[in-house]
Amino acid sequence: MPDFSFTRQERLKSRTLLSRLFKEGHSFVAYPIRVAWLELPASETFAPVQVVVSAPKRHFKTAVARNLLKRRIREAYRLHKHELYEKLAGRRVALMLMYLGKEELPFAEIEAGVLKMIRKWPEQSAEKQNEPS
RNA sequence: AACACGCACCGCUCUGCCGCCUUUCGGGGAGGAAAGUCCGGACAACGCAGAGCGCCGCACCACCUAACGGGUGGGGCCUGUUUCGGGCAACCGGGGCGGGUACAGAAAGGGUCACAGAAAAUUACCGCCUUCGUUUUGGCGGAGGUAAGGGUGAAAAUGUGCGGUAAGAGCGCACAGCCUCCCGGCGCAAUCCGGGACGCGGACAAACCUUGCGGGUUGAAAUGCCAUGUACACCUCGUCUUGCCCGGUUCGCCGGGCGACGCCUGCUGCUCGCGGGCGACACGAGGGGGGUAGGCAGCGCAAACGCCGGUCGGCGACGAUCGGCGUCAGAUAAAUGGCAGAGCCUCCCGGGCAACCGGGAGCGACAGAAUCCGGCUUACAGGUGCGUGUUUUUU
RNA sequence: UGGCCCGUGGUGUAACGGUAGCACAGCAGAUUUUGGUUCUGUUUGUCAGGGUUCGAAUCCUUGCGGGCCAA
Repeated sequence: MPDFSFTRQERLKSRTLLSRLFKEGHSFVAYPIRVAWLELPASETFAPVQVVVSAPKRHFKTAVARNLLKRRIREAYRLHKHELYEKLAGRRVALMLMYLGKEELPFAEIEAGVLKMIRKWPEQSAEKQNEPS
């Protein structure tokens, strides 16, 4: 039975880390989600991945709609994060999941987006791994 | 029964699995609007000798409330409808049932009132009247009086009648209307009713203003503490005085106190006024720059509040009291969710006299706490109760 | 969270409470072989609702939208 919990240590809260993620991070799209990530040294974090989710006010004017989408993304991530952990093989990452769609999509489609993100991950991190540090 | 309106209330439920926040480890975990941020308070920091000016808000009366621009009751004004009375009619007056109302002062002062109109507030264009001059008896010109009549306009100098007059005029009188004041009566009061006196004054204060009342400023990114970290680096401005007293003295002066002068600064809008600091190689004030972007308290447990029921007072908002129950979210890139199933609701289709049955559709309205309360405003699928009105059916 | 400010054609901007202008753009026509330039004509607007007023872009109020400032 994989660990489905989602504790406070797994959330990205530091404002400094967030601005570094925006400035230095890599990104790709796994519709309906835009993914931004940044590899971190192990000393800076406790959890393998610190994640933050976001839904833009531009397309969803009420707080209710934004909260709902963020909850669905977070839920999909919670249920499949162990698959991402396997791909990472011990490295630490700061991760941002931004909702990209223009209307509210049901949970099943958002879950598919998260799975796509995990599928697309190895190529990106393999490249990174081959680079001499 | 259906529909419409008004008021009040509710505003999906349950089970399983996987999760989240909080916790005293038992448990607890979004709303009627949590929203808009339109008002009022609590709370906090700073300020507070005093006076004047300014600024902002409120504005019929009484009451409720911690307070309010909120609420309740009452009054005035405007308005719809109906009925009764008067009238040829237009319309006027009384009553019933509603609806609206930011409703102090225009008789303190200035200001504005487009176009039209003679005139928009000490009004003479036409007209009317008196008189003078001139002339060809019509007429023309001058001086003056006059607001009864006249087109206009949103608004025209209170209306009708009689008297009066050269013609007229509230110029006088009668009745009516309005304003201010006084007296009497119901009422706490606004106000209403009756009587009397002075008077006749267009509108606009949701433009300036006046009067009365209230308001210190800033707001949880307030504020206090801990940790981390950095730069008395930079710029601008000011100050190099002076009288008296005391002490010391190498007789040059030095130190201290009080005052004057100058500068800076505070009294968070300004002035007076009052206070604080400094006066020389350092000090003061201001600007600007750098660092931190973490945590704790504030933060929801109290002589308090809420809910339910009863009693009492009040027309009512509400208050007093008794009993029972409860402690009711505290996150911080920000918890309160996801999936599955069942029920409920609404709509559509089919069947049935009907209750209802079967199938399908609806990510099930508006919407997410951010210091906390009391209001206001705005959004809202559907449902429940009460009241009123209309229509149909039955008795 | 708290406070402050602003909404006028497609764009930028005017208008003591009294007929909503101006410039550019758009459209049509003229000039030109054509296009441009130039000239003439013309369409489109006071963010929305309510109130005060004879009359509202202007005053008041409620909502909507946008912007700014604060450890």
